[in-house]
Parts: sequence; C-alpha cells; structure tokens
Amino acid sequence: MNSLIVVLGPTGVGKSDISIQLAKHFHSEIISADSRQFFRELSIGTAVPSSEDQNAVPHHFIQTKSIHDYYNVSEYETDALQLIDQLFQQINPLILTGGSMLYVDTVCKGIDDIPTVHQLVRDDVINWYEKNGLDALRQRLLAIDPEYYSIVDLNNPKRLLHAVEIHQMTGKPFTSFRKNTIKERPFRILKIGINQDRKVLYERINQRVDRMVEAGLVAEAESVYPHRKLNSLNTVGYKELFSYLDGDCSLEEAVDLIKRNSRKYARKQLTWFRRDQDITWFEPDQIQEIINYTEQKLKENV
RNA sequence: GGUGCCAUAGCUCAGUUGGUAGAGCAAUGGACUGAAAAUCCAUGUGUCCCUGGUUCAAAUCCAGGUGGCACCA
Repeated sequence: MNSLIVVLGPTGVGKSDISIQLAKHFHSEIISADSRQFFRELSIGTAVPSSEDQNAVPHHFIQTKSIHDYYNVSEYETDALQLIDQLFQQINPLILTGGSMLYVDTVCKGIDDIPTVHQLVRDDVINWYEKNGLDALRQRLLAIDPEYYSIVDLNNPKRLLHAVEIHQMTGKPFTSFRKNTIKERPFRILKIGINQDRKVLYERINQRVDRMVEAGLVAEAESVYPHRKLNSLNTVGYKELFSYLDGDCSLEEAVDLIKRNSRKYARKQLTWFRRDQDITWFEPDQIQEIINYTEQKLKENV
C-alpha cells in the first residue's frame, strides 16, 4: 500500500525544511496543506518555499490560486485526493505538509458532502443577521434545525450562519448533511509532528516576522490593500498591516501585533494537534530520527 | 545633602471613609465539517518593596529604611 507522510506542527517550527529533506531522501514530492500559500499574490507573509527549494523538490498547491478565487476545504479535498492518486502511480511515499489543521484532517479523514453555498444566499443571510442580531439568528436556527442548535456553539455567528445558509439553499437542515463520517483512504497515513520548546518557538516566530518585514512585507500588503475585504486577506501578517495603512496604528504596533497573532496561531494549532493520538512527535533538529522512524514504519507496512 | 511624588500579577496600572485585591495587555487551556492564518469559549494567589508601630482588623494610617523619578541646593 502507498504511504502519505504527513508533516505537521505549529507555524515557524521548520516543517518546510524537514519536508524537503524527507522528500530528497525518499525522492518524493511535497503536497501543501496550507490554506494561505495557495494564493499567488501572497508570498512573503505566507512564507512560501523559496524558488531554490521548489526547484529542488516539486511542490503542489503552492500559489495556484488568486486571492479573488473562491476556494474551500471541500474543493481542496477533491483536488488533493485526485493529485495524490495520480502521483502515487509513480511516486511512493508522498509528503503532505502544512499548518492548516482542517485541511490536513480533510485529506486524512475526509469531510461530509455539503452543498457549496451560493454567494447570493450568503449575502442575504449575512444581511439578515446584521439587521436582526445574534439572538434572532439563534431562534431562526432553533426553528429549522433543533438538533444542530443543541450542539452548536451558540456564540459563534459563523457556525450559525452556515447552518442557516444551508437550510435556505436546500430546504433541509444542516444536520442532514453533517454526518461526521470518517472516509477510509486507499493509502497509509504516517503523521510526523514537529514541535519544540515554547519559548524557542516564539522567539523563532518573532524573528521570522522581522525577516518578513525586512524582505518587503509592507509593500506586499500595500499591493493587495485595495482588496483587503477578501476572505483570503483576512490573514495574519496582512490584516495588521492594513490597519497601519489605514493610519489606525504605527508600523511598530502593527508588527508587534503580527508577532502576537502568529504566536496565538501557533498555540491554536498545537491545541488542535494535541488531541490527535496518531501523531508521533519530534524536535526540529531530529531529522535523522525522523528519517529512521519513517523508514522503519514504511518497512512494517510491507 | 534637602523637598516632593512613586513602589500592587510577567508588563502598564486601578483599588472608595482601614475589613488581606482587580482591569487591560501578555500568557495558558479548550471548541472546531465549505470563511479555518477564519470564528468562538474559558482561565487572575500576587512576600500589595522591607522593618516596626497604631488598630479587633493595614495594600490603605504613622515612623524608619531601601529603590526609582522629579525639582531645589
């Protein structure tokens, strides 16, 4: 059976370097599971792999979309599985790497078939919500889907909105689509987690943000500033600089905020990964151990 | 050297006429099914600078000390 090596961990820990070394070792290719490296207009702030790295090892799903494109996890699931299937014809193992937790999980476990919400419906429901408020939104959900109402986080407007959108579009309750079924994959999954001492990680993140600013992050943010309302730009490293460009804060404050939000993101990623018992954890400098472990596991597989 | 102000959570600071303390930020934990780098929830014990005094009771009042800042010599 073919194997997918999944390299995951918090932002800034060094997943890319390790993935590249693994790819070189196994003569493999890298599939990105990073929901912000999809966008070709963004490169500094999303830390896309350098062109040397991309020349050394083929990468997939890096800067293949525009910030103007609509893209979501489900489409990514389809695209990624199709590509994986195709690459396995020639290459084994393959490497999946990225910090977007939901995207990684979607490749590993799948996601339910839920219709994609039409933009008009979305706008309509959001307008209704803005006019009527959170409490009315809750009541509306209770009326159409009491089952979901009883389990959803009632403080989280995005969750409520989506369930209402689905109902408005299909006439069926959101729970009739949301089954939480785990899809079996026709390949083996080996999860390698990379983590390190929290203080060291935070220091690395802070330094990486400084390097991004030196490399021209502000100019990059300026170049997409006119489109700042796009969801693809609701992104750490850009939204803070938009505030600066608006004149709402100093550059120094914006940069500090990028560091802080990047640290929060790293923490959130670790929270997500912590509950996944299938991950075997390593430190970033344990590349040899990771290779040994992986080879061992791949052998067991045969 | 003198005078005044200040000393409370990792940081910036609140704290009423005395009843052993709480905000913001930082930090931490959690949730997560088509917006996910998104969105949402939760968590505050700290020699109240030190020593002594007054008091049933002191972060609070008094004295002395230490440190910081400002002004005057």
